[in-house]
Amino acid sequence: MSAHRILGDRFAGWQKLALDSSQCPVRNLLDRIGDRWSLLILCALAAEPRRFSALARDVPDISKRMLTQTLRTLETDGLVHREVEPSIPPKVTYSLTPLGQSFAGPMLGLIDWAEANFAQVQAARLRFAEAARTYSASLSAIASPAAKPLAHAHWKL
Amino acid sequence: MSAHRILGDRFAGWQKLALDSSQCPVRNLLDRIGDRWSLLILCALAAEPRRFSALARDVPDISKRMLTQTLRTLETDGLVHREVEPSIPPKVTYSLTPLGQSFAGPMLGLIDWAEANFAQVQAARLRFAEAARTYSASLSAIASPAAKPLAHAHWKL
DNA sequence: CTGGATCCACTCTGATACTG
DNA sequence: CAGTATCAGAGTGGATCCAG
Repeated sequence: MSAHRILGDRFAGWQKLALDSSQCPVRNLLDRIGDRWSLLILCALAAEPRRFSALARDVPDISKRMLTQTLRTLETDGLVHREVEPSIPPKVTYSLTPLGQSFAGPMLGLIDWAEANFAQVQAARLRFAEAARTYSASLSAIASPAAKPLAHAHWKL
Repeated sequence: MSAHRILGDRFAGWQKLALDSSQCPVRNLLDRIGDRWSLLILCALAAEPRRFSALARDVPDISKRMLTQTLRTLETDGLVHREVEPSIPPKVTYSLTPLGQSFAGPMLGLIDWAEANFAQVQAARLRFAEAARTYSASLSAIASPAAKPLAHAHWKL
C-alpha cells in the first residue's frame, strides 16, 4: 500500500480534531517548524551543540531577536536544551535533547525529498509561468476585435 | 550513523546557498508547507481527488479565498493537478500529481513523529510553564526586602 | 556575551460582496 | 459551482537601542 493512500486514510481520523488547533498534533508541529528559522536551527544544532553567538554566525541572516525567540520556543517544546554557565561574560550553550534528536529522522526525510525534487518543482513553476504568459497574450490579441467572445474564456483554459 | 549526525553534516553544505532563499530547496519547501493549509490539503487529496466544494467541506474552517490561493500555489509547484470540466455549472477536480504523491512519504514520516511525540511536547510545555511560574514567584518574594540581589538572577535559573 | 524592549513594515488570513 | 476583488485585523520578522 503506497504512502499516499495511508496518508489519506489517516486524514479521515483528524476531521473531528482538526477543528481544535491546539489538540491536533500536526497543526501544533507546523506552528513550530513552519516558521522561517526553526528547521534551520535544528539542523545547525544537529551538527553540534553551539553557543548563542555561534548560532548567530552559522544561521545566515537571522537577527538576534528571532534567534532568541525561536530557541525559546524550541526549548519550551522540549526539543532544545539550554545550558547556562554563570560566568562573566555568560556562556550559553544550546543542544538537541533526545526528543530533538528523534525528530532528525523525519526531518531528514523531508530534506531529502526537497533536494531530490527541487528541480521538478522549479520546472513546474516555469511551465506554469509560461502557460500564464501565453494565455494573457492570446487574451490581448483578441481584445480589440470583439468584446463578448471573452466570456467564459477562463473556463476553457 | 544516526540521523541527526547525517543532518548535521548536510547542514554545512547549505551555508553558502542558504543566503539565497530562492536557491535553497529547504527554504523553498518551507515557504509552501509552512503555511496553515498546504499540508492539510495535500492530505485530503491523498485520500482521493476532490472537487473544490468537497475540499471546502472536508478541510475545516478554510475560507474559499485561502483554499483557492493554496491550491493555486500547489498547482504552480506541480504537486496538484487541476482538471476543469467546462460544463455549466463548472466542475473542477483537484488531484495529486505523481510528484505530489511522492511527497506523501516524507510527509507521513513527519506526521507519524508528530502523533507519536505530541504527548512529550505537551509535557515539556507544562514543565516549562511550571518552571516559569515558580521562578516569578521567587522573584516577587524577594522583591521587597532588597533591590540589588536581583542582579544576574536569571543567569542562575 | 546574551539577551530584553520597543517601534515599524510587511505578510498572512478571514469576512464580505460580486462575477461568469 | 468556482472562483475574484477589496478591505481590515492579526501576526511575524527586522532594526535599533538598552541592560545584566
